[in-house]
Amino acid sequence: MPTIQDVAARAGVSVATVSRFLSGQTVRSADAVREAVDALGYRPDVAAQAMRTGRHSAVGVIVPDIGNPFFAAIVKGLAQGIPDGGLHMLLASSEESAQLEARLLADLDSRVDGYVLAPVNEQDRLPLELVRRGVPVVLLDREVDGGEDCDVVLVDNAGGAASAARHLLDLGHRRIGVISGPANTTPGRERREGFLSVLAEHDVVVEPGLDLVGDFLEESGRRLTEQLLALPERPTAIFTANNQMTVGALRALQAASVPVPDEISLIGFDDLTLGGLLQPPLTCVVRDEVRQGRTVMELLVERLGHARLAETPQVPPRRVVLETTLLVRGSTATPRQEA
Amino acid sequence: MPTIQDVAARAGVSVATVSRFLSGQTVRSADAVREAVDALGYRPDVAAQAMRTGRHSAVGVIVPDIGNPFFAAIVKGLAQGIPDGGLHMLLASSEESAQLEARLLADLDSRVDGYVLAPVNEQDRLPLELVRRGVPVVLLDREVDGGEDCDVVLVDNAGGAASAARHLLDLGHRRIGVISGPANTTPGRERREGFLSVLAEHDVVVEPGLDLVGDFLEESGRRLTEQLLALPERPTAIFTANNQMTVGALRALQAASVPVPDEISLIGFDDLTLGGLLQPPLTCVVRDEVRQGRTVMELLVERLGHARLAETPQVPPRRVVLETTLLVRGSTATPRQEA
DNA sequence: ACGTTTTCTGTAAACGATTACAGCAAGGAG
DNA sequence: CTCCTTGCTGTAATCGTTTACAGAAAACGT
Repeated sequence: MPTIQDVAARAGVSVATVSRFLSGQTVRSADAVREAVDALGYRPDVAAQAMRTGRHSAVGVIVPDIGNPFFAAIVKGLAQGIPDGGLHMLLASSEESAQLEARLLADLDSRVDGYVLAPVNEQDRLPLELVRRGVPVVLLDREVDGGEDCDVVLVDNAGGAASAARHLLDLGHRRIGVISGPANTTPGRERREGFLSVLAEHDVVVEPGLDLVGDFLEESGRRLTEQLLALPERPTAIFTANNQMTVGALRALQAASVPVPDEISLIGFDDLTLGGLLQPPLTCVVRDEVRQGRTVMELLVERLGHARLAETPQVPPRRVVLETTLLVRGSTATPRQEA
Repeated sequence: MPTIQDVAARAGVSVATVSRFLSGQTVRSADAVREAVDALGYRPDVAAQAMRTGRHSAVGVIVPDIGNPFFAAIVKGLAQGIPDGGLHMLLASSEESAQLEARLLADLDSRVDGYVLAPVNEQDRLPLELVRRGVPVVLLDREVDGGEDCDVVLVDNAGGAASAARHLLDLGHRRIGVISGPANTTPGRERREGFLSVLAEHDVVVEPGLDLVGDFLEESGRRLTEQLLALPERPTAIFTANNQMTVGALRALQAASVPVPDEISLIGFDDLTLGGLLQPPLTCVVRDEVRQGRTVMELLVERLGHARLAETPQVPPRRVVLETTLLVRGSTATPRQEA
């Protein structure tokens, strides 16, 4: 690996000149330096640069589960949002563990210029600590308590859930099961509230047995759906608040041989990889995950640019809420007429 | 951020002692140093370490498409394979472009200790250049020409495809469409060959119009399936060589209202995220993607350990082939009796 | 008590870049 | 022709570690 010394020697100038040339300053011997750089195939040593300047041209990305196709799509978007060259992504998976998240953050601390975080829960204080230290952070899909100072890119959880509720009401459903996520996560809370508030507006009561809280994982979707099916009076429709719980619900319904949508309608928040190929195709509230990831990275890159100029505090925190769309396919229908 | 200097000052020793303590050597003033480290919350600066030692405690991961759930599962496995702490993953997506791949490799060059690569094609020379320079590399799911010197973790492509072929033959199919991947990729080539060789053994001929080569993307699966459906004499079964082309095939079959498996049986290599929830559930050749990822990372970590001791050449290259399993679900059946 | 070996310590030199500083050349104004 | 300004340049300090080297302290045998 040639160093800047080698380039300087070959070009017959000092290292300072080479460095300046590379950072875009005008230099008398530009041609000679360019030639030397090309001939030697010189590339600056990132570690040395980082040590001297404190900037690493890398960002840390911590998602709760990289194996989840939803986050895979998000990460794809993040990658797209990275400008031309030189900026890199350090990816880690917190496996929904606050402890692991804390360790990962500590490990990444001296290697990145900023973070993309999907915090484990809203009580998570770590993101705010970072922000207070002046580290650029953009939250992904989840907010944290008191996190007004922090950039965040959400989707319209309440609005999307509300549109799902309206859709079911329009079809004539009045007895609806709700499987939401943890109340201390943004999507868990907002989707439940958005859904229930629309029902309340239309004087539809959701009794406790129909208002269930899961953990966003497939297994809980399955279990809670079974619970709904075991009720003396089953709901005519079910709303599941995320993709994995929707899968669980599908499994439970299939296992119990409940015809969808004839017997029970199902509507989910977020699409499944093959949602349109299912029989029936899944009706759901969708969003553009790749775009969401791209937006997150764009915000972060912008903030990194400012941090470079030491004007972090000046940039006001931004809260981007992306739209959702109700995608009506085949898993919802008018409720069966009971005797 | 406290430096090693601060720790040394507080503990009343020299920086050398602190450094030695941290690297596990016995030190007279261990207690004092430990106290200072804890009290100050000292963490070594990775950039400085990297610059001094040349080791970055990071590996580069380049996959063709991180948005593909298959690679997401692989990456999950990679993350699991990382030992306790300090080693990180720089993730990048080559988008199946050799050019981008080259650029990414160049960018990552001075930041990582080793690579996990899923090369764009088998003619790709970059991985071997790295190996020749003594850089630890483990190939993922795809080999490269002349890459005998390189660790690689594959699945039994030929064997898996062969089991699919036998399954179709057992059911009585004789007119079978094959949609394989690019001949210059390992999975593309091996799966086609494995499949066809079994047919050949049983004297089943696959005429040119039934032996199609796609590009592993959904769209090509769709288009080639349409092509098969347009034949004067349609096949009674179709084999698709990867997950995305299977999705394309499903779409085409559904669009043409071809009942599966009654009219045409479908079998794919690799499962789909919801393969079991489809109607009919998909019959396919499956593997454990997470395990494959984990294995890759374990090989790499091992090689990194040896590189540290400057004995890279001594470690012979390893070629791990993971098993596949034929998962018979509902998308294959005996061919319809023709008049 | 003394020499010898062993173990630990501190000093200082790297690693490869950026940049403050001071110096020098070129160009313009008088 | 001199002086001042402008624009580049090179020297050297610096970032935070690790580690070769040499020297001091401890441990040991006699």
